[in-house]
Amino acid sequence: MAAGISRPRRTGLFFIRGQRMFKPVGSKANFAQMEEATLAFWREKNVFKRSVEKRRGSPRFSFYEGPPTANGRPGIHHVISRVFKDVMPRYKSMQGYFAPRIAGWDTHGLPVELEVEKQLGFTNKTDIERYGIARFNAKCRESVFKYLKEWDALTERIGFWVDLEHPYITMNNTYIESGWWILKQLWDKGLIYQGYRVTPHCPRCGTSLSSHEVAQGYKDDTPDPSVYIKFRVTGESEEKLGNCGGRPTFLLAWTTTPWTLPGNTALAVSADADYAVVELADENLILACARLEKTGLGEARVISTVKGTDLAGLGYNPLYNPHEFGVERRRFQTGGTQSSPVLKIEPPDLSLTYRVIAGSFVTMEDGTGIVHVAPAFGEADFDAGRTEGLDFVQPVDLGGKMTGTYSFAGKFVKSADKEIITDLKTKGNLFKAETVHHTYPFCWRCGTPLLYYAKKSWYIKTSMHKDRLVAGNEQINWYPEHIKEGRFGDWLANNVDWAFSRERYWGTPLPVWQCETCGEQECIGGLEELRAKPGFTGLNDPLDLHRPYVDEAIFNCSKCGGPMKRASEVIDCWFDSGAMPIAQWHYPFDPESRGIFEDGRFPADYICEAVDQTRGWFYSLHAISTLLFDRPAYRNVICLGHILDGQGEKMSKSRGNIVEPLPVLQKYGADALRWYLFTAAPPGNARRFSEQLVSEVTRQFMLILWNVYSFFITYANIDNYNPAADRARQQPSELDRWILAELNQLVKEVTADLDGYNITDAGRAIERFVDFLSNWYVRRSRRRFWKSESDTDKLAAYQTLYQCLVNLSKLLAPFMPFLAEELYRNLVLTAYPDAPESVHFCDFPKADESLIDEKLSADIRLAMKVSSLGRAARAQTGIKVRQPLDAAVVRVRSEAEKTGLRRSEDQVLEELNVKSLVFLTPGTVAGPTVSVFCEDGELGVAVDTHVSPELAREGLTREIVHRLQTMRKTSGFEIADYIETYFVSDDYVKEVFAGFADYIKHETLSREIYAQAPPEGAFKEQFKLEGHELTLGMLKKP
RNA sequence: GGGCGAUUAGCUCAGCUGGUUAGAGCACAGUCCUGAUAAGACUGGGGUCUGAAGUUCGAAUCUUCAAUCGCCCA
Repeated sequence: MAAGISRPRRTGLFFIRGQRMFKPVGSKANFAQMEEATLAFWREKNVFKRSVEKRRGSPRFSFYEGPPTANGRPGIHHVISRVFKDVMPRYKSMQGYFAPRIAGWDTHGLPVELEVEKQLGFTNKTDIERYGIARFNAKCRESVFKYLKEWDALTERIGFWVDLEHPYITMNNTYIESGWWILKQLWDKGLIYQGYRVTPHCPRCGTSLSSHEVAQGYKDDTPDPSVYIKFRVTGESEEKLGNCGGRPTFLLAWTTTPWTLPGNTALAVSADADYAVVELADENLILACARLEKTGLGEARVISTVKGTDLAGLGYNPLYNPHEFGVERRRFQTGGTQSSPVLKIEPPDLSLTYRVIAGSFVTMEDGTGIVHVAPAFGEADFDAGRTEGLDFVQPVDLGGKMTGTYSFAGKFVKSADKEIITDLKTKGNLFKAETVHHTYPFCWRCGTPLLYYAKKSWYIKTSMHKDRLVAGNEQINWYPEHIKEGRFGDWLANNVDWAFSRERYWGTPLPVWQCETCGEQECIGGLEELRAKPGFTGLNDPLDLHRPYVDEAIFNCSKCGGPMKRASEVIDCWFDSGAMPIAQWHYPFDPESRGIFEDGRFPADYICEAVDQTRGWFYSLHAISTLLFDRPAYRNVICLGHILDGQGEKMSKSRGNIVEPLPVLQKYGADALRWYLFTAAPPGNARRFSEQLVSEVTRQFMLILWNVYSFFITYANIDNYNPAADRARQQPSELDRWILAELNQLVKEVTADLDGYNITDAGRAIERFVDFLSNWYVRRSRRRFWKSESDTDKLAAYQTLYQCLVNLSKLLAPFMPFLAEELYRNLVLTAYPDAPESVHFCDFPKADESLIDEKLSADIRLAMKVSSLGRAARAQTGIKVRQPLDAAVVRVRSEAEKTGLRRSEDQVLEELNVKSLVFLTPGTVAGPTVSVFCEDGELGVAVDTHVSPELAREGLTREIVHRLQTMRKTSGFEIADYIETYFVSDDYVKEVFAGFADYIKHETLSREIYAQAPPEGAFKEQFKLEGHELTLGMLKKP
């Protein structure tokens, strides 16, 4: 490399000839850095708010934000839902809709409480009560916004436009009051009741767990006792059975929870199954025939076989008569409903017997075919208790300790197991005790084994309106579609009442007051209503509707004048979030809120969350809305799959495989991450997060687009192209018409996809277009921009490419809001200062269908295909593409194809560097020097390999130009710099230089070509081309 | 244990109203092109379309069963 030539820095890129139109743009881009500048612009100019306000007065597009809890760090899975949320309102806003979107924060619930408990080192509810509910809740209040700053920062950084300054917050008094109003409505409709129900209960946290909490805590391979218990059949019943041979007869049942045995009040058999009475040494056992083998009684002598129906009604003696051990016995009363069973205390009876019932829940899968029924502990047991009018015995308290006077009283249930087994062995009721490993639920936070426990809880009678819930779902558009009839539909079809109370502290307080004297209950639907109650006291300033302050609110009973005190429970936080369609407006208290049905605020046009919300927010929204207004709360849902780590494993803190969003954003930028999330996988599927694919977005999509853009800017500035001045529409070339056809086809497609909430396909369509634009349109148009004369064809090319880029920026705006803004502002705002200041203020492009030309698209696609085959043919000959050849021989499949190819013949000729296309029709023979055909089905292309001396000289010329261009580039000359060229070589090369001087000058911007050694200071290189030694040199010559 | 979904090249995904020889991108190797390009072109290696059975003239595609993974629920 020659010394002495100063090498300009790459940043001072462009030759400036007169006034340039556009901000110069390099071919390299740091997107992450550019995005920061765009963010600053948005902030400074208040772009989000203005983009919304601009459309005020238009029909509303209503989006609901499912509120996250800010007491945990935001992760990559939050990014995916937030960007999918973002696209639709941006799109609709550009289509002219008024689309305000409001942030929300979920602030209540067990997760918050447990975080604080952990912080304070608490292990149970007593600790909290001792510490004081007021102080505890104050800590909760502090904790819920622990990571608010991170959430806000991430939200802004990823370009999720949502109003973070005026979010709805579920712990606000106004929000709580709306929740109360909802409950009062349901109360008045008779949809709220307090009932017994078997619920998963954490004895440490002292509360029921919601189903989704339980789901998080299942542990496989948990060891538990597996015990076979003998229940003595009463003498009377033995007679009924007959054929007992005078031996005592026992029913054999199986359980993995011995601690529930004191609560046994029935045994269940399967009506249709066969049961065997088998004879052992000094007793008889009854069990299902199908279970003999597995129970180890396969060899035992079967005395007789009976049907399950024959066993039903037999009496047996209790293992533990509750009255002997100081435990109450209740009984299910007839007349109780499924939703509110009635349990009445029974008088002590020391000669109590229980009976065998038939139950459909009895299977032959495990155990003995005889099921131990304890209505206090299992759902099926409880239902059986209700339908059969069984006794109900509860020998365990809410802390999980055995009550009564049993020898194992006071023990935690799991520790009591062993003693119960020993006790039963002593009493002669144990047949066999082993250990099994199975799946068992534990509290997801504290790890305590959960107990299924029948207890009083507050319910919303959702099952009463099951048909309405199902009918409402019919009106909802689900994406992916299968959720509608599948997961969500099934869930609705099997709807059970919503257990919505929690025996906890930090939550919306249940607005039910109960008279201490007469038990009268009243639901309060608002603050004014409460304060207006006779004898009301409590609720000081500043107002806080949380516990313990709300618990101090007391008034007089309307029935007996006694003191009405609030029931102690708080409400499931899923109820809070499900109430947001109205609670965020403080409906109906705030007068402004009352128009939500008329002005489009309700229902939502669009919501988007991950699939775990089918029983969470999707459900709570739907349930509340259906019960209140008999209509769905949302019209369209995108239900996202979960995001997994690179190995397909669930991300979790304990595994340490969490992907932190910020480093990814800093490295690649938000647009790349967004685009990856939109296009890499269908949104409904679980997906593996791949940083590599994010970087691929940069390289394969963004940089290609960027370079088309930078190409345009470079030449537009050189030519001083001004789109605003060049108003006159030029005659577009075939190539122009083609890309415009593709552009309009794209607009049509993207619009249709987005209208159908299909973000992924819309994005993929844009990708295809950018590939066409770069790798065919620009590639084939380069020469049109490069030529020095400014003719109309050049102008048409500028107009076309400009139009493509401007429309692309608008199409991209909802997906890649940053890059779109960057493109738009330089392309449009510099030329049209009066244009909207941001791409996000623009209207979304509308397809001009008259420009769509499917025939043309097909023809170009054929030209691409033929070029591709031709390149393959050339490659096989080993003659480099730079060497021109006489002909490409094309074997077409039809006359129509031939005509189509003729249209874009010039493109193919240039692409293959051949002088002519020869079409092979039946009968014609390819010339003697034609290469083999490269084929795609019937379509085939070959090239004439004969290189005449003429062609060889031309080839050498092309080679020289190429070398000169490369030298210009490596020596750091600007694109439009003029040079003087020097060369030293033999006569043949001299002849070539002379013959093609004009061409070489034109291509390399050489003012003169000197057949002499380059002077001192010139940039020079030596080559050997086709066997000819050649020294080239150049000097800048302005 | 039940429900929903997924399973196609080493990786990420198309294709799935049944129809020639299953595609793309990335990654890998070689060659080529290029004064927009970190890009592109061509060639190549790489697939029992998770498995089995069935329906059919014909199955990646439809049916059944099974396996694995994820989610939801017990």
